Amino acid sequence: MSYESVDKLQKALVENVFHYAKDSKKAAGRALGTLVEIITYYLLKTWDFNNYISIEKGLKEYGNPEISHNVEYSLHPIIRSTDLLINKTEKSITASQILKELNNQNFSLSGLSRKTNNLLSKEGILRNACAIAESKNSFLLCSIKSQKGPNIELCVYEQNSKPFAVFECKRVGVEEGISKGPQTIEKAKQGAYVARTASSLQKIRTESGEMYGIIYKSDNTFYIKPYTEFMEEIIFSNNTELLRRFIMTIGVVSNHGNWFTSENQNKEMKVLAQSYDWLLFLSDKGLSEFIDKLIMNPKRIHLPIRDAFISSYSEKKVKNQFTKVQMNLDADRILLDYFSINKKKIESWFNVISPKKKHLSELKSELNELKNKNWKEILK
DNA sequence: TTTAGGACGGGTTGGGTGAA
DNA sequence: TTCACCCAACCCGTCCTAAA
Repeated sequence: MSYESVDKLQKALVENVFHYAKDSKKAAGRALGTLVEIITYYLLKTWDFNNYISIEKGLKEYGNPEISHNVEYSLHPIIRSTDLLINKTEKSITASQILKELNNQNFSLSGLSRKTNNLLSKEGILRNACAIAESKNSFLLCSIKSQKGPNIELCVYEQNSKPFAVFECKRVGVEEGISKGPQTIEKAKQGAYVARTASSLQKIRTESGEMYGIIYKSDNTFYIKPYTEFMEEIIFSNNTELLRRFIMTIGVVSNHGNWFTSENQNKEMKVLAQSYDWLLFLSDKGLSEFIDKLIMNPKRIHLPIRDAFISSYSEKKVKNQFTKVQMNLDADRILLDYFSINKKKIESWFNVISPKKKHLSELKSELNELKNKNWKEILK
């Protein structure tokens, strides 16, 4: 079974899952937003960016550090990393346990202040991008690498707090009985503002409407060049002056008919398309397929995903275990398998709105290019 | 009449603090 | 160490009003 639009799908969720909520449509809408975030996150994991991701960290504006904005996902250079083996018990895996074990292994923790997050709760809920400590210029995070019999293999990695890319996921739904959607673009403006204040590569328009990029060097001289070409030049260069404070911004939006048709982009979409470096569009087909195959009508092997979703969105839920941060451990493993087996198909769920004529595979290779820069040298 | 904008309810996570 | 609690920031959907 498939749904011809996300709007229909939302109605189905209202009837089947969110009937208990005071405002069931609203609750279903929020959940759809969460799913867009989860799909984006697990695509990034499947692209091998797991250890580069932080979630909801404050990003300072370029040249204006007194204002910062929490961004959904940011990708950071890794300063150092190590693997750890710990005993699997019934209890939770806490930050302090991991830090103690690191200390035993002479992993220097100087300058780092501890956090109190649990990597794994005793209920079996995993914390994605789990921060266990932080310093002035870095985050120390931990993830589960594998489970080997009685032991769990962890990976601990320190990220430089200056990211090289940021992701934001957004969604706007259609109001009942109205064909054009919400009468506000505040959300788009908020996203656009953050996208345009994060990076050293700033956007300016010419009189004739072309988009140019300007970037200042540390001696306050600058370059101005046509935007998209300039961005590519920066990404594929080894010029410290260009890369130092450059942050690629990526927006991910999902369709609700009102936002977008191929000929007629809505104002919100136009604002976002010219503000993010990349604007991706998660299609109705993609979102529907994810919900149909993994939540509404899952095969037996995918059942833990449905279970985690349903238990997170019911009247008597104890704790959410289906968000970008909190994820049921079994659901996490099955999602990773599903994404890795169906990688090609899932990538086809995303359309590239901007830059025009570019393909998702180029985003992936640009992110890889940035990931593999010699950041130690660039950021010193 | 249509569209833009303001306000707000009900959610989420992050992060800090202090008591148990 | 753990937990409850609070605030900040952000998100989604809805309703109302003012401007075009």
